[in-house]
Amino acid sequence: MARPRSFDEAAVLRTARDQFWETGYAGTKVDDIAAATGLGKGSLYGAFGDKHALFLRVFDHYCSEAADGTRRQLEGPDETAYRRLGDHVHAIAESVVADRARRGCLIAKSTAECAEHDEAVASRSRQLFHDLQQHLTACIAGAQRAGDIAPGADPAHLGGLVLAVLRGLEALGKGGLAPAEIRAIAETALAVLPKP
Amino acid sequence: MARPRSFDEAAVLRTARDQFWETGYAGTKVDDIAAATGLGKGSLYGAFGDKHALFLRVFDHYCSEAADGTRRQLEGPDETAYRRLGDHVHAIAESVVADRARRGCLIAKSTAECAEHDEAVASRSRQLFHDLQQHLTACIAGAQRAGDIAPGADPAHLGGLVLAVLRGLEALGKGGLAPAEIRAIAETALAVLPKP
DNA sequence: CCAGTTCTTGACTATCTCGTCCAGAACGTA
DNA sequence: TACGTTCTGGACGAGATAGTCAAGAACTGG
Repeated sequence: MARPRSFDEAAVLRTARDQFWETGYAGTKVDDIAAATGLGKGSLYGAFGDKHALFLRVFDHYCSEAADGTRRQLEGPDETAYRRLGDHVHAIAESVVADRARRGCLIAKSTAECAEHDEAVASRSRQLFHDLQQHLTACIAGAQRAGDIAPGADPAHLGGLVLAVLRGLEALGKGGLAPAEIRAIAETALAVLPKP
Repeated sequence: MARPRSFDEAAVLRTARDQFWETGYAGTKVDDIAAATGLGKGSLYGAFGDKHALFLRVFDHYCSEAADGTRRQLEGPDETAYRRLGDHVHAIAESVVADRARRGCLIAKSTAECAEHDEAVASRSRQLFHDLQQHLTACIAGAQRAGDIAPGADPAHLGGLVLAVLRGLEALGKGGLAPAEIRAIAETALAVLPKP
């Protein structure tokens, strides 16, 4: 038998995620991650490969969590679909407002920095946005069946619109828009969805 | 008298802008900018100060241009305000679609990377977003006076919503959403604005 | 308790990167 | 033309940075 690992892989990935989140991909040094996790660089390289592989591992996991969380918030019976949609939009707005350190969203930061040159990042974020739109669309379709949103509108288009608004809130929050404005935009977005 | 400059300051700033745009702040090396502009580092440092000062100069100018361009597209008589708003939204959508290299927007990239730690970047982007919302709000108010948008709605809220959608389109374009979806979202956003 | 395997630590290398500095060049003026 | 001033080009130094490596540690099956 071999010597067992002395660290918790998930915890190390969380710490690495926080580092990349705070300083971006190019701005993060492997030594910083080593110091933050307490691991030697040998262990880090042995367990995760190089900096890029580690980043991809972190990014992929974060995307999966984001998609799962959204799915859980949005899925359910048609009767409460409209309420779930509203809750979700409000939750995003509140998380943007609550982020006083303006850390923003790792996905937004990573795609902005890396998607152009890193196909792995680009395709993962493409997949994520597709999943998010699917979940929103399904929820909106449920709200339409329940009679809370006009049945004539294309739910996929409305889902795309809501997704754009949510990503926009994130961007504006990073840019420092006041909490009241963030909340007002979320309210307005919900208010303009066509009613039956 | 002293030796005159042998370079065009505006051209150098454009080249530096393209470098920061392509590789981000942390990812851009001063030597890259020197090579791209053909200047020696001595000239670069002498004319613009250090890397950070140069970046701020570039970023500030880009923000000013963005605000001016938006203002020019949106200002005008009430009678054509609604059309100008639609044209502007379509123009942004088309620019996102046309950006096949997925270079995205320098503002989005810079705020995502730097706003958290760099107060100068944060306050400049805050100012820009404020200006953009003002221009959108003024245009929407004009469309309301002309009877093209429901007069009851708060134009500032609608302006904020449109701004969020536009920023969201930019983010989703970076993430690789298909052109048809980008265009559909822009159409949907215009369609849900309340009519009289 | 020994052997074989994998893990850990941190020193080490090779390269990069920011910013400085200086010798010479290009001006206008006296 | 000689001079003072500013600009140019690139060599240089100090420190950072990604990734490697070797010596020893921890573990278990036999």
